[in-house]
Amino acid sequence: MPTFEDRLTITDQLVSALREAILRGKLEPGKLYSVYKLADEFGVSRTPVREAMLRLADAGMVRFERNRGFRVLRTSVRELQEVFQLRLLLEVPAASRAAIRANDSLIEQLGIELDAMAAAASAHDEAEFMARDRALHELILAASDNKKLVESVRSLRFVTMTLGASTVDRSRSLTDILAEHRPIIAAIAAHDGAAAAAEMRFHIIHTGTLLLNQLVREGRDSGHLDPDWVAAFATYDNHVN
Amino acid sequence: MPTFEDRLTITDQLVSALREAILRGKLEPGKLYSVYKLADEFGVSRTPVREAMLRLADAGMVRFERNRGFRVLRTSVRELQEVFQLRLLLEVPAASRAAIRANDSLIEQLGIELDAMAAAASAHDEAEFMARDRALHELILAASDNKKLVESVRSLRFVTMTLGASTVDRSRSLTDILAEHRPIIAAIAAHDGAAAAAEMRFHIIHTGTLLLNQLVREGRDSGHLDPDWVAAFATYDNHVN
DNA sequence: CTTGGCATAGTAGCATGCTACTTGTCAACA
DNA sequence: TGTTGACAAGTAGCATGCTACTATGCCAAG
Repeated sequence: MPTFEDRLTITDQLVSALREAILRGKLEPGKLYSVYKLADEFGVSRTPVREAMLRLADAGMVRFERNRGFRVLRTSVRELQEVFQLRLLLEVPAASRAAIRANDSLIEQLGIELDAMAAAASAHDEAEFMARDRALHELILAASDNKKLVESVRSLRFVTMTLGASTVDRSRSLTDILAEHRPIIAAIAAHDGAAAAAEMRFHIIHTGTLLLNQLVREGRDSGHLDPDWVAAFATYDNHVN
Repeated sequence: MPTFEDRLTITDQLVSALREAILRGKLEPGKLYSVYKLADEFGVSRTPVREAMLRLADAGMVRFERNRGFRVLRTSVRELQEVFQLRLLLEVPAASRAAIRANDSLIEQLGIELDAMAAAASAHDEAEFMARDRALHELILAASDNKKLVESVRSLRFVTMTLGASTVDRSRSLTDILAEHRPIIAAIAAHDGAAAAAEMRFHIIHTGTLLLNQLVREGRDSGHLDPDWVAAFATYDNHVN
């Protein structure tokens, strides 16, 4: 019997906990924190806290400053723009491929996730809704049978999640977002690759536009925003629609 | 005067050194190593070695095994296939965009890199050649003005580099590879996005096919190879050509 | 010759010690 | 008042100590 090779280390648990803390705003962007204090707070030694923060630093969520502490990084307009450009490049083809490869099992699972999203929307459970949203997108990505693709988008999403759930409420209702997902699922179920790509494209562009506009309104360095960010790779992937 | 915030930590230096050691085959895939011994070898303490290896573990190059050591991971056929699929999704549109955005400065730099590649090919300096190859691809990617795009492909490339320079020699000559790059650069210089995309697509597919076939010939788990890997997202991006 | 148990060596993971460095305070001084 | 400079507090980075665990080799029992 193979002993539990997969039992989580303290470091692993802290990665999740600290990332969650950042996403929930418990650790404020721009502020200096120290490994010492966090270790105290979590009741563990400094080592696992430091190792966890190093991984988050690798992911770009945080930056160590020698002999001063570490700073939670604020998501810039520029960065968000880059994330959505990459998501377009990855998720649109993935939607197309999901439509082509879709079997009954996938279609059923997509339906279940969609129902769960609807339920969460009705209950105004924003956290649950966003979790289901993520799950739905990952299901579509996973259909491509490319683990690195799934992992890439997952890490990209952490960046936008830093902006917080607050964003959603103000720009559009959960029901609106839900409605935007339906045609994607429908196209996949109909094995219509082109339609699935087009709908996914519309969805990501719409979401990105709303988030970017909000960040600019909030006065974040709008100087770096390319108003035409979405057209960046358009001459390439416009051919799809 | 701002004090050197950017002076490299021992950990940073070790990340480069250890990655290089893996790429050069100094650390053999599948074999168990220990932080203790490596720390001794490098004349530093265990901590920076461990932190560096954790970063490489994050990148998927090694895996820690509790109380046993860490293992350098062998690149699987499956993994390589995933890498080339992602590179197609990212680098083909990037080539197109580079062609559209290309200014005289970029075109000149591309020419310089191409000349450097030619010189390295003539001198049969394989290491230099591959370094220039990387630089050329990154130049094209950087033209998109998306740092995360550059970083994504860079990390994907580390995976294929594990296979070693040995691969190149057997499958095709440096001159052949060089020849494949010329039309890409030409298309970019001509501001022909569609052609640049098509040439980049051909180049990546060709390289990927050769590498995958070689791995299969070497007897690595060919069971997981989808002979049609390149067609995976074809229904999507075929529209480009 | 095979099997089983036990000692031994070696390891990751975690805790803690140490050092050079940065920053803020506050008193001495111009 | 404004400036300087010694001093104290706090930190990341690195070194080292400690523990529970795994693999392995050896030897005795069968």
